Amino acid sequence: MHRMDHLKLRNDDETCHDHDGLHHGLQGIDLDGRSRLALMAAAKHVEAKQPIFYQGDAADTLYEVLSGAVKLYKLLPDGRRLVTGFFFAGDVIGLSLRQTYAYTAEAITDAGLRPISRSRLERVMHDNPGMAKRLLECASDELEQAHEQMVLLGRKTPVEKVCSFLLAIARRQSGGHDIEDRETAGVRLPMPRADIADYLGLTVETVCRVLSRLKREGLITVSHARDIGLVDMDGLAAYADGDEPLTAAPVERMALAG
Amino acid sequence: MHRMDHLKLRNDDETCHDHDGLHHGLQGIDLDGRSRLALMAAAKHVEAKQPIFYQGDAADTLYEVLSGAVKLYKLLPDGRRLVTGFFFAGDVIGLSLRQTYAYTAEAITDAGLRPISRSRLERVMHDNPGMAKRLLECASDELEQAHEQMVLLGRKTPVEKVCSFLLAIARRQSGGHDIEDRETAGVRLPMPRADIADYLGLTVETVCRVLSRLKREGLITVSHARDIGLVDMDGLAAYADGDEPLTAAPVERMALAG
DNA sequence: CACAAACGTCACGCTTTGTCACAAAAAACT
DNA sequence: AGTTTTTTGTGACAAAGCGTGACGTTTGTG
Repeated sequence: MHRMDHLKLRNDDETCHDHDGLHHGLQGIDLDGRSRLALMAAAKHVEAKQPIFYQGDAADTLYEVLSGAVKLYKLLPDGRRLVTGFFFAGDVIGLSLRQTYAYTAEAITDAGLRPISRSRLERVMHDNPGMAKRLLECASDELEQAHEQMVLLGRKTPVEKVCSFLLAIARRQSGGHDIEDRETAGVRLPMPRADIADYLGLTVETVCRVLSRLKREGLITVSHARDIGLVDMDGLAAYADGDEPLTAAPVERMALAG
Repeated sequence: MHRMDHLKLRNDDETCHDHDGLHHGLQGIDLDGRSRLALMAAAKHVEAKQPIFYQGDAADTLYEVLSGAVKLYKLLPDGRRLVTGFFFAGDVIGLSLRQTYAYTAEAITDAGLRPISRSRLERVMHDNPGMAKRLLECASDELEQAHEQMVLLGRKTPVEKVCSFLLAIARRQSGGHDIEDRETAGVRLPMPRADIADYLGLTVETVCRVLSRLKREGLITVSHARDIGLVDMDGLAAYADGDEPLTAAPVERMALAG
């Protein structure tokens, strides 16, 4: 389903053994015409900030994202929110064998979606072992994403979180391959700071502060708040996984601070 | 920095909705004798604290946990650790379509494991649509589990985390059904505090402090550190999801404490 | 039985991050 | 254009939770 959103780990070539490399959507599976037809449905359009489905709704449909950006989130009774992922063209959302969705899906920008009936999908799955396997691959990928995000949420510092996020988005937007240019890579963030904060387990203020700091330190440039230039990819990468090139000089920091 | 991924499956709590009830292990799937045989293998025994496989190892085998307790964890370069899950009898670990494990698996107590060759599993999967679907269900369950844990890690307070954890373990140990007795339910924690801390994104001290507090407030009893009595399930549940019945009365606490 | 080695708990500063408050900038609307 | 609303950015402040270190307890072992 998706290798969507979030922290996308590098896609080592070797990992693509039996998959066919990047699997976007559910296309490209060897289905007979009948099965293929059964899955087709008219594309649906959702406007920015509009819900696609709510947590608790009957989970009878999957959606393949054709264009735009979508976010998934869960709410706590008192309103606290955690965004579980961001999804873009080629991703599939709503894959679940449960009866109801465990989260709410909402369009960030205007988005095109292709609905896929779950009951039909299950029928197709029964006839095509390949389909079931593909879905399993997708779920597997998503699970790894989730685990990586758990590490981020549970053990990373705000700076590490933000850097990881920027790199993951950059990777996602560059199509999954490693970023070629060592030069500045531009990243477009379709979502507001609040969503980023809820995705990283931080407050909006902290996200802003970290971004300001990264800008100040020359790792990124920020033109329009949602257009970020990744100037020093290596520096960001170093930050993202815990090596702290800058925090590594606490003495200077204290000297300056004090 | 690349983890690969995987899926482990686990059947926790109320996960079993539209599925065929609790799915323990991979037994109970309608397989022909040949397929079933292909999956059989001699049970393996692993001693407490011994690794089952390491992050990065070739992921060629799944393991069904027959007895004991197992933990999975991921490490950051600097040693920070996040435990992604605890697994008990009936759970399956190492399910992944990737080539290498994305985390390390380690026995907490002595554990019995049934290895399942992945290549064989894939072959069986190809012949039995049911098997693929079952695995997909497992992955799906696990994914939901992961999402829930993401909420916990990203948005819950230490108290909420610990209470959620205690309740989840209790649910798991009581077989997945809701706990009947409104009376004290005993929970056995096979893992040390450090594992709990790394599972909840806290430090050992914080876990201890919270447990002490819960004990002081009469919500739990602690006899042998790893044997916890859940005295007030409702209170714990209230805590677990954000309502803070006690923090709401900080005055009394102080009075009692002082 | 005594010792060692984990493991668990507690107390004390202190850094970090969330909270609150407000300004600036964009975007949306008339 | 002008006005309102949303989003974003900063600063001051304080509390939550962490790190450290000491101590008590259990477990395992000779």
